[in-house]
Amino acid sequence: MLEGVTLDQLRMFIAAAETQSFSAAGRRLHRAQSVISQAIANLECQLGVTLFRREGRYPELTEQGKLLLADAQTVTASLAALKARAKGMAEGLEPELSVAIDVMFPMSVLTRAAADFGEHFPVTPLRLYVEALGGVAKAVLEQQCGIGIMGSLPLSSTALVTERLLPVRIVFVAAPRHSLAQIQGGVTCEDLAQHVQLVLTDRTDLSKGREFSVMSPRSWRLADMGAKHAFLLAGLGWGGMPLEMVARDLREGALVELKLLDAPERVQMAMSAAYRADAPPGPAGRWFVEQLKHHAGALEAPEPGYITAKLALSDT
Amino acid sequence: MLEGVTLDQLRMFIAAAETQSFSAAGRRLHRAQSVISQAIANLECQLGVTLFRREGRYPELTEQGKLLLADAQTVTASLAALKARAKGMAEGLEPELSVAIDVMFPMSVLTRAAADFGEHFPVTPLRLYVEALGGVAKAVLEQQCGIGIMGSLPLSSTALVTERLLPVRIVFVAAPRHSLAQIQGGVTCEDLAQHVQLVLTDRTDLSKGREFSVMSPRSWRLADMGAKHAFLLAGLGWGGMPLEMVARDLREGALVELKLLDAPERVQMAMSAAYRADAPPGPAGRWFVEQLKHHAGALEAPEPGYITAKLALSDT
DNA sequence: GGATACCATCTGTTTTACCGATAGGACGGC
DNA sequence: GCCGTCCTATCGGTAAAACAGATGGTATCC
Repeated sequence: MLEGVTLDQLRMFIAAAETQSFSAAGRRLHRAQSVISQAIANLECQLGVTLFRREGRYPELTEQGKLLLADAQTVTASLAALKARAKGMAEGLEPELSVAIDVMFPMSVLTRAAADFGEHFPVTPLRLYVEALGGVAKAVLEQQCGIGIMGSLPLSSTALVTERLLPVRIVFVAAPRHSLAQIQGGVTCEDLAQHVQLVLTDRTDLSKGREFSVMSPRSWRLADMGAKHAFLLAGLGWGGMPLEMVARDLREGALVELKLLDAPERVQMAMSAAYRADAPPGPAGRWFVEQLKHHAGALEAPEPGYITAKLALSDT
Repeated sequence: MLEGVTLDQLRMFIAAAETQSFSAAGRRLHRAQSVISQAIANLECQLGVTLFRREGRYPELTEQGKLLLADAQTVTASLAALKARAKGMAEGLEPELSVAIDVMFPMSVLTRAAADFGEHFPVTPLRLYVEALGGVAKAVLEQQCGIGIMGSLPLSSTALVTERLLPVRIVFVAAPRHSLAQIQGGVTCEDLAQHVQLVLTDRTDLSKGREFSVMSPRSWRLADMGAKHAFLLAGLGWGGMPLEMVARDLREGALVELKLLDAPERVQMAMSAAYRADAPPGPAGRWFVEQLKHHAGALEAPEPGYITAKLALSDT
């Protein structure tokens, strides 16, 4: 039936686009080359759009094909999420929930979701691991944690399913007595390069090249957010921080926000929940992710103020 | 093939869930009842989850079925968006672009997108109609405008495809000399009910029951946002307004925000781009919607201040 | 109790997906 | 320029899936 666009068709389209070859797409998907050729032709007929230009040996995506490729990836991703959710349900409640959290994730959202989780799943132990950068993805990929809460990774990984939670505002700050804070009217790249940039890092390979914009040749790398925070307060350098984390410092004048003349006005990092595609969360993990989304939605901008919630933690 | 979940299957699932009947779903989709029955059974087998409980005459969604229904709707919506985009491409560039805009949509986003549109499509005339509430949907449904920018409608319409743009912050305000503004510590429902609530409305049937929360039996309905704004400034009542629109009044003390004790802290309305499923936008409209998304993304919170941009308007 | 409407199952038919074979062409090396 | 290799499009045959109609069993309403 012509209306019966299938996930398989879209998957063949995506594979052909990525390999730039129908034969290679067939090998990747364990299908005959003619299956790919006919599936793409059918899809083009159903959509009324030419997706590939066939003029040489290898097919090339048309402009329209390039635009629709992103849509196809969205559809397959959303169907993969549906299947992942179904799989989680089919496998029953998990014995415990382990979550790795990026240190930049707003604690106010996390604490609310965790408090709700404790009430809703009183017998399911919750384990929270706070990691930096690639440490979160590593924990999920190595199945130490079922769910990771992290920013986007440069590698386009098909092993992980991600669900967007919220953007985190990043502000560039320094201590008020820092030289950069004395400059009127905003600081330039040249100004920044003269001073030490405090950069958060970790020890995994996954975040190589992923450290926040390193704008100064003089940079100190710190593997602990608390340490970076302390260095900033001590006036030892400048750097980018999640707004929520330094909102109180900004309000009390312990830190000041630097106005960067050569950078976009607003910098933010999208935070997502991620899990392995072949090990989707069970009902408890599913519920927790939805709770994070719920509280993230209620938090339009990172709100200042320190919020305390008793975590439903337990050890084996 | 078991992996071959199709849009048709999901559409049958959705139709069965909405009608609560396999027979009715078959009638709606012009299919035999047995086709629906087998398709649902196949889908349940593929997902490993029971979607319907069959104990009486009519099937009932299970809890898992209810959760997965939303996912199925997401998948079909994203595939519908893909098809709509493809259809727009197949039909070539449109001669002009008519857009109906909800009055609550932030002008700063609209003006930036319109300015960019004028540069990118210099020969395509742009027509902008500012409407309230149901007026936008009506213009799109009756094909007076190809695209509508509006808040969500209560009716779940399959005739319209929607793409989310941004949330609009709503604040409850009154003039500083209004009695409500004198109350210390926040106002209660009882307080509100004592005073006139100014409510934006329009003349279509589509927004019946859709007016913003009417919390006072004493309410004045105004079909023009400018008039409502003026009434608020004049101290004639209280009401909800988009934050961006009254940010300057709040800053200058012409209006004050009311702290409602019995309402959620943050009220916002999701604004979306909408178009008829059977008349998707062409490349120009497609581009404009993406531009709105782009500028909406750059606007994390409705920003105060009046921004001027010369609209690329032209008349026939 | 009878009429009506529903769902699940079965059977036969139709349609689609798939694979292997093949023709034609692009491309690189000699 | 020729040859070998690899690609895509097409074709024919087969297998699998979708579909509709018939039927049985059951629930519901009057």
